[in-house]
Amino acid sequence: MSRKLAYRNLPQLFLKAREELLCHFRPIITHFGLTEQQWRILRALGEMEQLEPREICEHCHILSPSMTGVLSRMEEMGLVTRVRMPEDQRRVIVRLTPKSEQLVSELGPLIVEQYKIIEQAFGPELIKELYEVMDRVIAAERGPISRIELPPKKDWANLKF
Amino acid sequence: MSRKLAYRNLPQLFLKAREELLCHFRPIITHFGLTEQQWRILRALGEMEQLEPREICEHCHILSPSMTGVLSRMEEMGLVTRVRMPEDQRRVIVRLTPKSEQLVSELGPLIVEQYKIIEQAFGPELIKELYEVMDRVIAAERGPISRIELPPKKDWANLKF
DNA sequence: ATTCAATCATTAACATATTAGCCAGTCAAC
DNA sequence: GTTGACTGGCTAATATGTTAATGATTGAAT
Repeated sequence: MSRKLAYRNLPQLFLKAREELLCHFRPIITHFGLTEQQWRILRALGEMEQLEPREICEHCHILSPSMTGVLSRMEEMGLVTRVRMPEDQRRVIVRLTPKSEQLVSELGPLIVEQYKIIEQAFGPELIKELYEVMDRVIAAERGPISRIELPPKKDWANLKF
Repeated sequence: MSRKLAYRNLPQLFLKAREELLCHFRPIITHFGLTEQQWRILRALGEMEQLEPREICEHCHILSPSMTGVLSRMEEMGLVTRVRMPEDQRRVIVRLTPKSEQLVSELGPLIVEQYKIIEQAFGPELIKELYEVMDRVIAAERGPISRIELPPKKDWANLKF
C-alpha cells in the first residue's frame, strides 16, 4: 500500500529553497548581532522612514504577537523608537535611531554584494524567473479558491487503538 | 538619501509565497489536531515506513533540537513509536502507529484534493513552473558560492550614539 | 451622554526555530 | 585495553510562530 501522495509537498519545497538562499545571508546578519526578523524590520524602516507596527507586520510577514516582542527587544537595544500617536492613543509610530541608521547603511551594501554573488552563481535568468514566479503565486487571489469539505472532527489525540 | 536596496528581499518573497500556499492547507491539518510540522513527519513516515530522527530532520527540514520535542509530543499522542537500535544504542527507529496510519490514510486524500483545487485556481502551468524553479534553486550548489568579507565586528547592541 | 462594535496593541499559552554545548555510544589507532 | 575523534540524540537558553483572548481607545449610532 504505497502511501505516496500524487503531489510533492510544495510548501516544504518553498521552505527548502528559502533556506538555500538564506544560508548565504544569515552569516552577514548575525555578524551584526541581528536576527533575520530584526533585519527585515530595519530594512523596511530604512526604506519607509516611519511605520506603524501593523504596517510592519504586513510588510515583513511577522504576526502581531511576535511583533510586540521583537520591537521591545529592538527598542531595548536602541535600534528603534516607539512613540504613541497623540491623536490616536491606540497607534504607535516606529522609527530608526541614529545608531540603526548607521547600521543599515553599513549592512545594506553587504547584502547587495551577496545578492550579486548569488545572481552570478545561480544565473541571472534563474533569479529573474524566481521573482516572476513568486509574484504570480502571490498575485493568485486567496479568496476565490474553494475549500474542500472536512469530515466530522474526531479527537485523534485521545483515540485508543 | 533613498535607502532602497537594489534587490527585493527574496527570502521574504519565499516566505510570503509559502504562506499564500499554506493557508489553503492549514485548516485541513489543524482540523485533525496536527501542526504543520507534525503532518510533514507523518507524511514522510507514511511514504518511507521507518526513519531515523536524523533522516526525518533532513527530509522534513526540521532542526535536530526541534525534532526532539516534536517527536516526544507525537509519541505522547500515540502518533509514532521510538525504538532504540540494539546494534547501535545511539540511533533510534521512528515508525507510525496503527492510529496514525489510519490518520494519514484519511488526511492524505484531502490534501491531494486541495492540491487539485489550487492547481485549477493557479493554473497548471504555474504549478509546474513552481516545481521546476524550486528544484533549480535547490540544485544550486551551496559550497562553491563565495562569501563576502565581513568588516570587523562591532558590538552594536552596546554602542552609544 | 451612553452604548456598542471595531481597531490596535498586547498578553497568555503552547509549539517550533536557532545556536551552543553536553553526553553516551561507537570505532579506529595506538 | 586506552585513548581520542566522531556520531547521534539530547538539553539549555533565547527568539519567534501560532492561536485565542484581553484591555484600552476610538468612532459611529443611539
